[in-house]
Amino acid sequence: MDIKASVLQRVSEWERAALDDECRHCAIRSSALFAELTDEDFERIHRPIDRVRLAPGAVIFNDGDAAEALFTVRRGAVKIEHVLPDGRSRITAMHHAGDLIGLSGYAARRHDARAVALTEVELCRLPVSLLRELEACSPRLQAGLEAKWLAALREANAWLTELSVGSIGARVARLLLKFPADPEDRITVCSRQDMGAMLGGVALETVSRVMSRFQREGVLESLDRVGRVYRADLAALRRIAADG
Amino acid sequence: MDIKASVLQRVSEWERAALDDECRHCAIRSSALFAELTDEDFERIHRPIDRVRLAPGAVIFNDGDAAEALFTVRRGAVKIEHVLPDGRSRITAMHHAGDLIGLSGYAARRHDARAVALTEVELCRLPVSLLRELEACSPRLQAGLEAKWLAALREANAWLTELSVGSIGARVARLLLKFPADPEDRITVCSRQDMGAMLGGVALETVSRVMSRFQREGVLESLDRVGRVYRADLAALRRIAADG
DNA sequence: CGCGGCCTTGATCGCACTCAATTCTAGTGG
DNA sequence: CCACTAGAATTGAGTGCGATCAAGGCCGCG
Repeated sequence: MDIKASVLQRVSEWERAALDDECRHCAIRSSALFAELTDEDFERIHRPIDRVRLAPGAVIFNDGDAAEALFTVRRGAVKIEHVLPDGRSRITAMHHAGDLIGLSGYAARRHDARAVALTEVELCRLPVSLLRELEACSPRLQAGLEAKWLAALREANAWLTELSVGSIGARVARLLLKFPADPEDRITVCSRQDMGAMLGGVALETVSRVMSRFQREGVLESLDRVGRVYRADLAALRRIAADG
Repeated sequence: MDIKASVLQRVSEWERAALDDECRHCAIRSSALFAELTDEDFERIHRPIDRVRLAPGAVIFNDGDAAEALFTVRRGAVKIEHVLPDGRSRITAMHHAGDLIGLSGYAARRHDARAVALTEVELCRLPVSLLRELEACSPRLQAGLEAKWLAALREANAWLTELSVGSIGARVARLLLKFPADPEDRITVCSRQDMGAMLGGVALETVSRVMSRFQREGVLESLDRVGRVYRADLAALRRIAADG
């Protein structure tokens, strides 16, 4: 708890005032939960939406925490991890700009997984009480939530089918394609250990070997000296992802 | 389409008439979608809910089918399978009495997976149009649908964490615990091939070997001669499932 | 009785885990 | 500015687990 309080850095007051109206004109609104809301709906949001900025490694919520709020990712990447009784953990989802996190805590009253910032992250904090109010009187938000449920379920099934079966090479390729690429085909990945946890109990050395092989084969080109940023041959990755 | 039509055996007319009122007093209603509906809500269901009975192997819906209806499982078991581009397939869920299937097709307009009967099954057919009508004016059904979304997401995450990591022994034990056991600890499993697909690309021979080992160790006792029905030492299975 | 499907069991092989050593970077403090 | 440290990635060697190939058995069915 202390850890969370110390890490959550609320933006300053003057910045919050500006945000009040910004929600309407948010850059990621088209993909976020409030996509279809009308001006009438926005009238009902009296208080400004809190925006929080977190450092890499910060815990957004823990398994078992009371779900007081959901979060929309504005910038950066977030991992969702489930911890098994024996201590091993599996990462079951990764979220980027526009994604909603904590949805299962909205239906249950508690979160059922841990959310951790993978990079520096900026989030919008959506109190559950506010969402419940809005949902009761806005069919647009109902539709938005339904779409988010669908997206969450689709994503979970995609991880089951794409990241858990086939050769390690194909699975790593599919994982790499899940990191958002910029217009110049650059991708920023996470630690080898986290990549292994995303693939389901794969050793970090195995991931490292595959990444090295991809570089030898010209599929990846390292752009930094710590193995986190690459230029990717996306067509080649898709080919590798398809067979295996 | 022809296949489905030939396999779907609608119950006879007199039986349907009886079902009209039976929905209110359904044995599995407490766990099914209509759990919290009031008499007032039921008034809105003018037509009787179709009940269908299918043979093992029957396809309930296919990936890509227009989602005209969802189904509640009354009896038996159903598998949900996603097919990969290379032909391999992974089973991403298994449903039993009380479960709702096809939910993601309710939000999208098409089903995104294939549903196949594992045993002889009995289903209630819930037309999407009916659900949409009810959802618009019954907050109870909204809550019910939300609960079903949550259950589907939880289940998907459980498969990711429990069935995809750890030793084969532990994973098979966790899978066996997912089959419903009767009061005398008897479980009925599916084919070795399907069990392998549930565990994520595991060879059927490997599953067979683990099942044989469990019998040698006294964890399972075969009750038929085709390897489908067993008496299980559930405590031992839970122990094996925990460490691995 | 023969046939096909499914389960079982055996033998072999290769991929990925494990243990271990090395390199590189970023951060810290003298 | 440089030595030192901690964390992460890389690379190597050896091993074991599970995939693959193959053969045989059991059951239900025509």
